Amino acid sequence: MSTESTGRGEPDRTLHLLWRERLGEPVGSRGPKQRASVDAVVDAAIAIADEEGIEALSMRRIAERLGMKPMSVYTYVPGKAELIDLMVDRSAGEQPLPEPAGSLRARLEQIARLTWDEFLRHPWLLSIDTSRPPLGPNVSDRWEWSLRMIEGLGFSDLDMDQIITLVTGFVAGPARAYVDADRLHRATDETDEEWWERNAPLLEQIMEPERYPISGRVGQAAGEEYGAPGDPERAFEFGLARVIDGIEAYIRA
Amino acid sequence: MSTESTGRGEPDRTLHLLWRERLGEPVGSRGPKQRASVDAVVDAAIAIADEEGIEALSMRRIAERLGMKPMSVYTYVPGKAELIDLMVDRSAGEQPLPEPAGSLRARLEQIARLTWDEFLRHPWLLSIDTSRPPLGPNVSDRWEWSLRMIEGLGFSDLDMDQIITLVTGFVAGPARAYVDADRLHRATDETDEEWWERNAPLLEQIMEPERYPISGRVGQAAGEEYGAPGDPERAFEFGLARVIDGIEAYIRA
DNA sequence: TCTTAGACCGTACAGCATACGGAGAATGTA
DNA sequence: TACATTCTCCGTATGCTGTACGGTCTAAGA
Repeated sequence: MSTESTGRGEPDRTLHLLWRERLGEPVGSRGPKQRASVDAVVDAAIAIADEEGIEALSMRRIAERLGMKPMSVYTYVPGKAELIDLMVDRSAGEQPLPEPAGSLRARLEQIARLTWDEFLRHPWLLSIDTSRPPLGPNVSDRWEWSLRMIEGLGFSDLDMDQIITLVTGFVAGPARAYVDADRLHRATDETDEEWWERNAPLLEQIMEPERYPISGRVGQAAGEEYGAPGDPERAFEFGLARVIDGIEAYIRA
Repeated sequence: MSTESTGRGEPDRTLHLLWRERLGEPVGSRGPKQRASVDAVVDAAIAIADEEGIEALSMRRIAERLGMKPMSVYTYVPGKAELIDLMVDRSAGEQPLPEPAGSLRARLEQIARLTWDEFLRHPWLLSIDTSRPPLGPNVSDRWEWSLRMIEGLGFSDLDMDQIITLVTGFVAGPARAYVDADRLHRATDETDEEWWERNAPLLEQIMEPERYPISGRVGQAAGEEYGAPGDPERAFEFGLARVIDGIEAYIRA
């Protein structure tokens, strides 16, 4: 039960795998025909992670899905760490990257919403340490696109880097809350409201109200408004607006 | 290799464990004396995670550290999921919670820096799904404290909730980058600069410069400034300033 | 003295990633 | 055509993981 993380394989090997399409396959294979492909393995892995969560992703499950035995998967991929790099890069390439909208605000929103959509599409991305994202073609294209979105608006090169990092990094917070709430009442056939009602009595008994006056008041306000402790979609919109306001203020200064 | 997550144990059992001190121990035990304690188990677990990373944390290693056999750990803790809840709550209780500073800006900075320090102290917190944080005493105290920091400054109850979520959530991004860079050149006896120099040739060969003009330019600027692709501490300061600017703009509107 | 709750733990099971080496297939070469 | 080479597929095995189950022994209460 440790944490998945990217960037743990041999850098050479991983880079060649990531860029395999643009580099051209090494052709001229001598042995028997391959029954699957790197892409098929990555597809199967993503399908499993999407459907059953990252904790259900194992080399055995992938093999099963491809109709092979576990060890055959290693013909296509050096190991699980590298496979996860491939999954991340693949995910980054699924969405079309639109042309920049007019205003800075609209452009930053494009970036944030693209990231938001990606997280909702592949919730397991939130459970992966992508601190050092794989330098694959799709991740790279996406990064270049993000920078181009705010190119020529008066930011220094260093600022551009930090702004994109800030905007995309912010998204993970509310996305995680969203995905988590979703998973919870999918798994338990219970809404947030019901969960809260079920657990509130015990909590009220344990947490003395006089020690938590503001939490109590704020929690009640949130509960009345959303029927839950928080509304991640709203938190996303609120946070995004604040972050962009802050960036606009910066550009004026 | 799945992901650690909080909130997966029986809620009742977990809540009682979390609040064990304020609830008072159930005393009157009949059998032999305990040789360890819940706190000792949590301490050992945190020590292992701090020193060797979350992936090295196993029930067997904890037992070893406490001089007991693996299964004895289960006398103190129902399972690993609950243990992680206890670790998270313990971590949230280590730092003194200072009185609010004068300005809104200074107060939000207090919150952000406290969170930042906590992540640097316990990097494994960044590798845990804390979407649904354990409702333990320390996490609760901390939440109440955060809300109190911005109480009476003109925000609605709902805004207060979202602002704290935004500020604390933002910190995880740069903290993850910081911790990751730290771990990397601790593990490899290699600075970011050296890593970059070693991998640059291969990357330059694979990534056609004409496809990534802005990334190339920005990367080079960052490299010249920091000798590395990014400076997480600076990203923290920059992002924090922008986020607070955004919140200040909001309060004026 | 006897009962009983509880601590400690031996054993076992199912699952994991993956190292190693072997069988057989398809190709290039002589 | 015969052989060497290379590569796919996979059987087996190792050493991890969390934890279920049930047994043994301790110490306190009746």
